[in-house]
Amino acid sequence: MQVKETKRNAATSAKPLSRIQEANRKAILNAAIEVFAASGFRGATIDEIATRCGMSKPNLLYYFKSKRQIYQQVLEQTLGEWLAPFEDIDPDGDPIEELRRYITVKLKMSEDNPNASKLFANEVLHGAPVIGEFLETRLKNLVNEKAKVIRHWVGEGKLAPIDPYHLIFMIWATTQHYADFDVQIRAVLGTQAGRPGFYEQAGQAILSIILYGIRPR
Amino acid sequence: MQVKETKRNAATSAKPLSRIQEANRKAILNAAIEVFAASGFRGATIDEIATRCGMSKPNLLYYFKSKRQIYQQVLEQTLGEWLAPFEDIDPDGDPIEELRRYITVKLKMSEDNPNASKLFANEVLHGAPVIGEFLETRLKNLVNEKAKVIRHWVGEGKLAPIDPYHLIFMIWATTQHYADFDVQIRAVLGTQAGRPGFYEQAGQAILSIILYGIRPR
DNA sequence: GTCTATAATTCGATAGAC
DNA sequence: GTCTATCGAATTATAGAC
Repeated sequence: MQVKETKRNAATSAKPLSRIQEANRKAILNAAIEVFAASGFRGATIDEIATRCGMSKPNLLYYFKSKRQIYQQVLEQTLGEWLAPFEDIDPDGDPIEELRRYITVKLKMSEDNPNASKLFANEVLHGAPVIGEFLETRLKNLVNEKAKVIRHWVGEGKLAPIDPYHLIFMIWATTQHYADFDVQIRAVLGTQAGRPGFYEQAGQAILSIILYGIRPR
Repeated sequence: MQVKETKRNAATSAKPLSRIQEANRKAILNAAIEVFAASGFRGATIDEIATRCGMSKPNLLYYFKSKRQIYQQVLEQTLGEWLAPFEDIDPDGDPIEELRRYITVKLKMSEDNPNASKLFANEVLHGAPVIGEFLETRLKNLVNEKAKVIRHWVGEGKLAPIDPYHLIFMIWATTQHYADFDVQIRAVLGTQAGRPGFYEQAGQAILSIILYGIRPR
């Protein structure tokens, strides 16, 4: 059981939030990711985000002081979970199994949370104005680290001599394509694309080509 | 040598355009593809398109009656050339060589004309409001046709038993990724990504994985 | 055909009552 | 905390002079 919000302490930098405040913030961010994913930063309107969580525009702006602040918050929130499975690639694991698992998880993320993928695609497509610095620092370091792992695997003869960076890009491109271009895939395949098992089928096809393509030969 | 524009004939439905008109229209469309690719439909402004081809806003609207009309024109213009190499896949050619050529051409298109790729990515990402019908008709038919070709190749034992549709999506995703996400690639790879020969390197990596991955086994 | 000026609209953000 | 009302900036599109 929890008491009412404790009095604000001017000395603390992080102000505590009531449960209502927390709930409202979360509702806003959930609505925002949908709208930003569908329309991009410029195309999204505060009004639509507000309406989607049953709030008025000024009330929403009571919680976030600007449209850009909501956008940054949503991006930051998603960035961590988006990279987690990439970080999880284990240098000591079996190369083919590690990559199989990564591809599978990444494709599942496209299926379960296409909006997160679309959000990033939009941001990067428009020049990454907000996460540009993140890409040049943390992502760059992380990719270099994992590229080194793959190169090591190649050196051990456990993988064919492929370029680690282009392999990583291929995995990202292929898996995220199913989220970012879902409209096109649905248009081409019709109802088939929405059926249960579709993503399993896609996963098998992708794994079959890539894993066989990087097998030592 | 050419005389001045001939008098308009009210009976002809297609009105002839003077050379100046033609040149101006082309200049507008060239500027428009850059701006739409960089900012999307909503983010692009007529003012920026106009400025980029040394024109005033009202003057540009003398040639195209609305922002949407420019956008549709640019999309239509690019759609044909975009699909041409896909149509060129020859059912009677050698499967591996046909796909090698297609992947190579597609990657070169991403290198030479990234804006066309970004334009489509934006349009599809936002639900394909303009080219949606095209995707469901002409593109769908074309993909079905080529899928049949690939399936036939598989049946002949010239390719491993892979799903044709997912192979096509993988090729599209991977090659277009280098245009659509060029900012991310540049951020991760630094100056290396801009160097001459980078796309050749990418092409070799992609071809190495995919072509080996679909080889009969 | 090209310009200046401006109408009309949309949208982010704020003021201030409750 | 939430609302109504509204300001101000940006932007599409048009009117009308030249």
